[in-house]
Amino acid sequence: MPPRKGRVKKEGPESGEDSDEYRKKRDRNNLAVKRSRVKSKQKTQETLNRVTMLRNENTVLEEKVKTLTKELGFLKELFIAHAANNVDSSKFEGVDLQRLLEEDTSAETSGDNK
Amino acid sequence: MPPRKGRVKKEGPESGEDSDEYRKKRDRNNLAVKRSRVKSKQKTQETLNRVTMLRNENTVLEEKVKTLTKELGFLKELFIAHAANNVDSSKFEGVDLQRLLEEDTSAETSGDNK
DNA sequence: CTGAATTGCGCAATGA
DNA sequence: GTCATTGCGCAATTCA
Repeated sequence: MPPRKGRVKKEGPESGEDSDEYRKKRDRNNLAVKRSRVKSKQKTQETLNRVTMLRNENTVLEEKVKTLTKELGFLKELFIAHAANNVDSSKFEGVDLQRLLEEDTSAETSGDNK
Repeated sequence: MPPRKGRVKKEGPESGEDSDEYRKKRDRNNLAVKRSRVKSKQKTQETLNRVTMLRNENTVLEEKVKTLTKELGFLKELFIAHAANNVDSSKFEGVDLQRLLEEDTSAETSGDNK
């Protein structure tokens, strides 16, 4: 029953002191509430800051990847060019390279390491 | 110093209405408040999700950088090794490389573009 | 000027 | 028993 009238008040001396400790209790709680709310807002703000930070880091990393990929591509081209001139020669580490060279100019998709 | 000691009662013939339109106005406002709070919470939740997403993207990117850097280092070593065997030969693009090769095995620190 | 949206605040129920 | 958290309504203020 979502939309209904708020009905939660009233009544007299139920489980409470008349107004001696009651007031004190209320005041204490009000303070607690205030504290709690301040804390809550701080947390929210921090989260927002976190988002900003992360977005920045992210941008930096993306640029890094871009640069590295570019360089890698460049070197690979050189390798290939060289290989074309010395197809027969095995002066290099060998054929395995050919594999690697064609593999990934844009970085692996999988994240397997080791 | 805005609030002294939360004290904002008040009374009197201010904005007229006794309790006819008053109640209606209150109810409307209460609904508005509810709406507003729901929206607020959604926004908060979204922000939290955003943090999670960004952290993931970030991790992926970091791994990518790591992998690429590693590969790049590998290729560069090969280059150097090869160069050692053919110091005199200029079959490659040339000396400019030497520069690049020593430059960055960990990606540029600066983020200047164009 | 009008009505909705937001915000600070206190109350009471409930959670630790 | 105490403090913390949360839903809720009131009233003031800000937005549209």
